[in-house]
Amino acid sequence: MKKHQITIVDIARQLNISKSTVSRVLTGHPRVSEKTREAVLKLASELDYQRNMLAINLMSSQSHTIGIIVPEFVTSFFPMIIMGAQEVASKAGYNVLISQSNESYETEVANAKVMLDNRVDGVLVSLTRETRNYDHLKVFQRKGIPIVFFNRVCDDMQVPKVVVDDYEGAYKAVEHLILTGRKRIAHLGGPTSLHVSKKRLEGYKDALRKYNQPIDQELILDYDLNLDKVKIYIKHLLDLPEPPDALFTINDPTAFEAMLFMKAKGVRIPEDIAVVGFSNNYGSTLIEPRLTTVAQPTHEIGQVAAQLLLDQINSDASEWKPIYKVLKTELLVRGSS
Amino acid sequence: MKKHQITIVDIARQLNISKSTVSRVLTGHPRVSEKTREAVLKLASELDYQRNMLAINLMSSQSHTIGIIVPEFVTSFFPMIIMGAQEVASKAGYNVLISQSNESYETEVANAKVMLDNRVDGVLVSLTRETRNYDHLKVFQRKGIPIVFFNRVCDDMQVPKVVVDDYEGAYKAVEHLILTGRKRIAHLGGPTSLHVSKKRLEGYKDALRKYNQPIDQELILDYDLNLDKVKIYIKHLLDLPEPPDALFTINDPTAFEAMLFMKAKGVRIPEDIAVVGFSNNYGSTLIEPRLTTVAQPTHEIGQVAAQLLLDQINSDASEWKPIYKVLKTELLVRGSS
DNA sequence: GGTTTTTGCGGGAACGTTCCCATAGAGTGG
DNA sequence: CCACTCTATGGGAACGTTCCCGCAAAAACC
Repeated sequence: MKKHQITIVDIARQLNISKSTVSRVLTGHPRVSEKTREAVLKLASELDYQRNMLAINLMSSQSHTIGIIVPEFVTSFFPMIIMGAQEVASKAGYNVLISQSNESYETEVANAKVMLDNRVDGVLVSLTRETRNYDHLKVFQRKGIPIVFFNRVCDDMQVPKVVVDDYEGAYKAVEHLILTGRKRIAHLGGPTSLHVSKKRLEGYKDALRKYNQPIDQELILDYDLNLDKVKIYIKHLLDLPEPPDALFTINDPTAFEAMLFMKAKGVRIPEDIAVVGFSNNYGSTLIEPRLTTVAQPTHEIGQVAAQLLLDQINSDASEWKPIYKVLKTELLVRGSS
Repeated sequence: MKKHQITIVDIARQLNISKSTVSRVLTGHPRVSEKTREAVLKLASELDYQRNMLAINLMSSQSHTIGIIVPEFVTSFFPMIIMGAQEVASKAGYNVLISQSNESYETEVANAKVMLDNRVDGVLVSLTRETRNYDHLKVFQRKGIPIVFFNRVCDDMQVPKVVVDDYEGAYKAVEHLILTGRKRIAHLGGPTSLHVSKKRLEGYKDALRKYNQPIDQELILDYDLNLDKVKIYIKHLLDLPEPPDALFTINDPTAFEAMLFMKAKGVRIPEDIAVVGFSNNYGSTLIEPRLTTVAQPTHEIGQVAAQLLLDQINSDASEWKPIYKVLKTELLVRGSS
């Protein structure tokens, strides 16, 4: 079923030398004569020798792989982060094992197990919207496998985390709406279990306070990020006796749904209602009007998270520090506000 | 740096039995007494034993991993395919090693090497737009590692391929434009090196022929899929003495760029010019007017490709057949036409 | 009750590397 | 020329499993 693959033993036998010597040549060990080095290299390339990472991994007790667990990767947000992480990881000789939890806690648990089975050298995690229990992730800590959270982080664990300044991003977004004359700014937020939801809500509230605008609980909704439900919430908001004149959503896809629904209803954007999203997803410049949004440095998030992980992998567990990296956001003002 | 992980030897020692017996219990071998089975299972769970796939992989000379090489994964197209493939693979106990070639031939070659090093059990490939030489992929064949192409396939290799009926999809798209009264239908196609580009161009031409419309070379352009260049081609088309009244593009992102540019120029869609894309990417319902497009069953492509790969992995090389799977497309008529 | 079959378990090779230790021969110094 | 160092190489354990083989004890058979 599988062809025999060339090994260093094959090379050693053909040259009548020991596999140790072949190994030395192939790993660049200095203590080997020029003559044998050349002979080995020549034969290796002739036979199309390919080192067997399965053996190297077992021998070194390292998989040379880092795992990434993300909630999804069809919207552009996580793929961009993954790209950044992959860049850093590849450069350091690590592979990346990507798995999607599909926003399901159970899948996340299963994915974590796969990562453990495969002895990943470290793992990058962004939680599902429904994860409340972290036992499956604490296992990594217990086993001495570095873990770094990004975007959707776990407050319960003392490990490095990479986030953007959600508070400030939300603050700037709402401030912008206030300064452009909006009086009733609604917020369609994410599940309160998520750290990002809380922070963005705080930023929203503080901006209102700062500018002496009332905080109207009626205008603050949170939902489970199931996009199908957006319509319901928007309809509710529009049907209020005093409907909002601005909407700040937890993320861009939510804003898209809201805009599509409102446009279908004949609500004019931004005249009747201004909309601001979060993350600058792919599509925010496609929709009309173009969506004002708080851009996240996705690529950088991935890079930084991967770097923090590699730093841990290459250092003693005793030196691990729960670094909390907060990256800047940027408000991109476009047509929707 | 790394904590000691529990092995079957640890368990064996503690229970005063041999590692063979522990192994038998853990792999579900029938020939083991109920008493010892329970004891082993109990201790294993107490010690939080996790099987070491690195060892299993080496032992079995299988990585239990399949590789996927895609040109990119920020637009939704490839992620959807990957999801489908991952589903099938996980169900069969395989991991998925994803790598992006970033449309770069050299990166594709490097990725292929990583896959070989890691002894993937099989590989799923969609070529870059610039791949002309296939030596790095023929290596897989030579080494007896199954390979399946999807979407952007390689005509040079006799291996299974999964594509959609690009010809028919294009035909239907253009037919639709003709039947809605368009007289001058332009085609902004992809690089002629790609199989899909050729097929879609054929479909375009045949539809015109079928309805006795002239094939005007002036209206047929091909480009390298670098989206920044779309403006240039569209400008060229609009500046023609007799500009087109319809545009059929190689894919949706191209259509998006074209629409944004034309809308900025004051060209009305679909009144002045109708637009039809290909693939039904994320965003096609966001842009206004909503884009008419030829939908591809992305999820299914991934599933089918992965299944074909698994079939090969689990059969003798002598039985491998270069199955050519052609999936159906569906024309989604929306506002842009 | 002796022979055969079945059951439960242990020993050890194997997977393909790396790495430590040993050793022969060449080179160096006084 | 002898003791020493250095260089190039070989031998073999180790990584954590699985799997084949063998063997003793228990079970089944006539």
